[in-house]
This record gives sequence, structure tokens and C-alpha cells, in this order.
Amino acid sequence: MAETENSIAIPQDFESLKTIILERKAQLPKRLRQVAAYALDNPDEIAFGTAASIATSADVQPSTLVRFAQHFGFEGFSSLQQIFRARLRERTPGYDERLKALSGNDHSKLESGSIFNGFVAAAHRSLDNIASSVEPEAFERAVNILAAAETIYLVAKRRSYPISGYMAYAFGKLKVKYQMVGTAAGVDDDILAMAGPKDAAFAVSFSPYASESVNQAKLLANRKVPVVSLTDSAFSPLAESSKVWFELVEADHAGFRSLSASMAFAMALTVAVAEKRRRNGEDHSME
Amino acid sequence: MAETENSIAIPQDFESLKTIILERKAQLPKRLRQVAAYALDNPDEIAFGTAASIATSADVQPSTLVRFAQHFGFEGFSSLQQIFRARLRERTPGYDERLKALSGNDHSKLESGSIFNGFVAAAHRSLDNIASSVEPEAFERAVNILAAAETIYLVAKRRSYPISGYMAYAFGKLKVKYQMVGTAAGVDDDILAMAGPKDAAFAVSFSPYASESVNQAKLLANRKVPVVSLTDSAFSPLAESSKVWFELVEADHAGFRSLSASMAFAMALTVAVAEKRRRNGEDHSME
DNA sequence: GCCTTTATGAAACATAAATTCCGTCATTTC
DNA sequence: GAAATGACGGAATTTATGTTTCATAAAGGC
Repeated sequence: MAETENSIAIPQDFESLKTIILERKAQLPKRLRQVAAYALDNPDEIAFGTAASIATSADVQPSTLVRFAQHFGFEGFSSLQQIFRARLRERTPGYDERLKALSGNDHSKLESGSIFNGFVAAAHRSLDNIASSVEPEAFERAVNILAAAETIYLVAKRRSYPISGYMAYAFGKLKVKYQMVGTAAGVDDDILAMAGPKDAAFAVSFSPYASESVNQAKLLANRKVPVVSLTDSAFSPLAESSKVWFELVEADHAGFRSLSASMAFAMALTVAVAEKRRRNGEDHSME
Repeated sequence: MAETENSIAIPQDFESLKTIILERKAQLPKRLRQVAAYALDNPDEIAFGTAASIATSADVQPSTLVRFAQHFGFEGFSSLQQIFRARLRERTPGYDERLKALSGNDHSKLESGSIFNGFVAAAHRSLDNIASSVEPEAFERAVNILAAAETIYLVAKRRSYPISGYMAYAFGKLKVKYQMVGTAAGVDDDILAMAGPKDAAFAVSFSPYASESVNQAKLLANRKVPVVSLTDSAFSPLAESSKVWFELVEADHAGFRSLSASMAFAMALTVAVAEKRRRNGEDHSME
């Protein structure tokens, strides 16, 4: 039987394997394509896992993994796995190189490279700051407030809007009731009128502060709705209306700021709230 | 059975394991010391090899490896091996201090702290990857394409939406003509109908891919509109329609991903495009 | 519409692995 | 110098892993 009459050679390194997989991707059967996608997206899993564990993660049968390997000329799954392991071995991270890679990498040779480097570096700096500027106790309190809320109102405009947008997406997936404020014009007041002390709000506003956000936060605070806020200055007008507030200064590159740290913060808060709710009791979590 | 009455805790990461081994090295029996030396000299072997193969290499019996592991409080050899594997997985940072600051800071004491730490760490990892996964040449090409465009169409749904949202905000401030696709339902086709070869599009889609985004990218490509895309898998259907595409895998914490690296990337691209336009000529930049 | 081919899932099999157990040896202590 | 304690090597045991096989399902061709 000429099972593996390889007109083409068996890939010996990860890069060529990746290339071949991408080339043949279209012609692959459904399950094999599924494995291919999983393999390229989670190479580390392939390297360390067992056939059984990988099969579970990728949602296929172990035999499919073997077939996949054989499809590309390997004797069995194990020999394919070697490629993935070699990749980790050789790519000895050499962490120093990694840092060097940032300051001295190919990017800087090209025109736009320094801009790219600048933003990555700025994001790193932002994240360095975040651990020190966010107090654990405050974070805990914020989580408690939001976890106890019936509905979480998300207040954000302009530059902050993507943050609440992402939180909304995540809350939706996590089955946490939320309400975005400030999407369509005009109806905001009606939405806010429904908020009460049993709810809570999360407001984000960076300088220059959108006056609507500030006003809406005030309005909510007056209605005894506990407000948690994220801002970039202790002088932010948001702080007055907030039970808990966080000051998070994003590092900038050439005056422009990305939202890297804010996104990490937002996601942490979102998941922490969901987690807290889950723990607090399955009794009334799904109403 | 008080075999392992650990007055001290079992090491959970490679660094602390290394420290403990070095501390106790002097008091170790001969063979165990032999294993200790081998382990620290050939960590990769420990990570990938089997107990039998390692034993042969280190010139000891397999049972000695088990004894060694138990000596340090592990249940068996396998659990010790996990430490060595984790080291390779998590590209143990050359940023030692940074991570140590993370795992050892006040946050870990509190309930939600580990979630917070997890997301900050994940964001760091994402940014570590970004420099290596984004090719400078590709970035340059993407900048050129978008800088040359009359109008930049931003295509993104769901999880990717905040990215294009932020780019829209920044483009607005930078006076770069753009058009968001997919905000209000229904009018998308009309908007896309205006796009032509002189324009360009930037599409973002992460798994699971929103079919509208994919279709719209295809549509644009068919209309000879150059498409630049950002995705998280080489398998993304977006890739086919794109002139340039970037694969950017956000590291996850407990299965949830933030958008930290994507945000840095988006901002870098946005500013680079604006900068390029500014340089290309003040003549027609302000029309 | 039927038949052939190919893909897929589930379980069985054989193998290789990790771990445990026990006998032997060396070193120390009384 | 004898007994005891601990280390070590090697084999036995048990676990679990990769692979193969077979039956079924889906797809494609005539």
C-alpha cells in the first residue's frame, strides 16, 4: 500500500508545516480542517498535551488527530507532535532578546516601525502602571458593588466608548444584565429614569471629559445608584459622583494613547463581577 | 503518612523551584544531586522527555526521578514535569521583576485580585507576542494602502467592534476620512456600494467570525477595494479577501481575552496612516 | 436513485510509561 | 564489630496513551 507516496516532502520544521497546512486547508475534510485550525491556533497545546487531551480540546476524536498527521505524511500523531515541540525548544525565548526585539527589531528599520514600537512600548508602560495605581481593596469594592446590582448601566462617550462597548459584549456573553447609556441620542434620560438603588453604574471618562457622561453620572448618584468609575485624573468630575473610582493613566506615544491598559482593566472587572455572581449563588443568578 | 510534611510550600513556578533546588543541593544524596544538576542544566529535556528517556540521559534510574520529585514535595515525577513545561509555555519573562511584581503584589491577597493579575499578565503576554507576530514589511504595506485611500472603510462586528470604534474616534480627530460599516442595520450595502478602488478597507474579525464581516470584506475585495485585515487565525476567512492581513492572538486568562494588544496595534496603525498622509503632502491632505 | 468512495466516531488493542515495591548495598551509630 | 537506617537499582505492577480496526454515516459519481 502506498499510503504516503509523498510527491512532496514531509515538513521538518514548524514554518514549513504551517505553510503546507495553509495551502491544503481548502481541500481538507471538515474535521481535519478543524484540527488544522486548532493546531495553528494552539501550538503549545499540541506540543505538551496528550492525544486524548488535545482531542477533547479540539472537539474531535483521537483517531482524527492520527489521520491528520498521516494526511501530511507523518507516521503517526507523535511524529507530528515533535515538530511542535521542536518549535518551542528552538525558539528559546531568550527573554532578553525579546526585550531587545522591541527596541532594536526590524520594525525600527522601516518608516512606520518606530510608531509601531512606540505604541507597543507605551502599552507595556501602561500595564506596568496599572498594578500599582489600582488598589486591590478598591477593586474588590467595585466588584462587590457591580456584582450586587440588578442591572449595570454603562456610561461612556467618545474615547471611552470602546471600553464600555467591549464590556457590553462580555456581559452579554456572561449573562449579566446591563444597559448601555448613550448609544442613540435622546432616549438616554428615559433609560436612566429606570435606574434605582438596586442597580449600579460603571462610568468611564477621560480628559477632556464628555459633559454628558459627567452629568449622567451625577444624575445616577442623585438617584442613589452606586457608581463605579474609571478616569484618568483624580480631578475628574466623575470622582465626586462615584462610590469607587479608579485613576488609570494610559502612557502615550507622541501624544496619542491607546486603550490597552483600560481594556485589560475593563475585562478584569467584567469577569470578576461575573465570577462573583456565580459564586454568590446559583440560586438567583438565572432569573 | 507524613512523607512530605512540607514546612515549606511546594514550588509552583520554575524560578522558585530553581531557588529551592540550589538551596538544598548540598544536603542532597549523590544521585539526587546528580538529577538536580541535570535538571537545571537541561530543563528542556525534562519538559519534553519521558521519565525513562530522561533517566537514561541523566544516567540514573527512573525511580530516582520519582524520588527526586517527591523530595521536593511533588506527588510524582509528572507533577514536577509540569513546572518545566509551564516555563516553556509562558515564555518566562525576562521581565522577571515585572511578573514577580504581579504575582507577589497586594492583589493576590484578595479574592478578585487573581483575576485582575491574570488579565494584566495576559495583556503583557499579548504585547510580547505582537512584536514578533507582526511583520514590519506587512505593517508598512498596510500603512501605504490605507494612507493612499480616499476613504477608509472600517468593518467590524461584535467583539472586534470596539477596535474599529476607537479607530473611528482617532481618525476623526486626525481628519482622516473614514466610514464605519455595520453600525445601523440595513444601510450597509448602500455604504459599501460607494466604495471603489481608490478607497481601502480595514476589517477586524476574531473567531468566531461574524459572517457579515467576512461577506462584506469579500464584497469589497470583489469591487477591487484593497482590504487590510486583523484576525486571530491564519484560517480566518478574512485572509482570502485581504491584500495584507495580520494574525494577532490575544493571550487569554481563564478563557477570556481582552483587547489590549489589538488596541495598541490599531492605534499604531491609525497614527502611522495619519503620519504617512501628513508627510506625503500637505497639498491635498486638507481638502 | 443506487452504488462506490471517503470521512467519521467509538471502542479495542498493544505498547510504553510512571510508579511502587523489594532486595541489596553502604554508611553510620551504638 | 554488629545492628540499623537510608539510598539505590531493578523488576513488577498498574495506569494511560497512541494507534488500529471496524461499523456507520456522509458525499460524490454513474
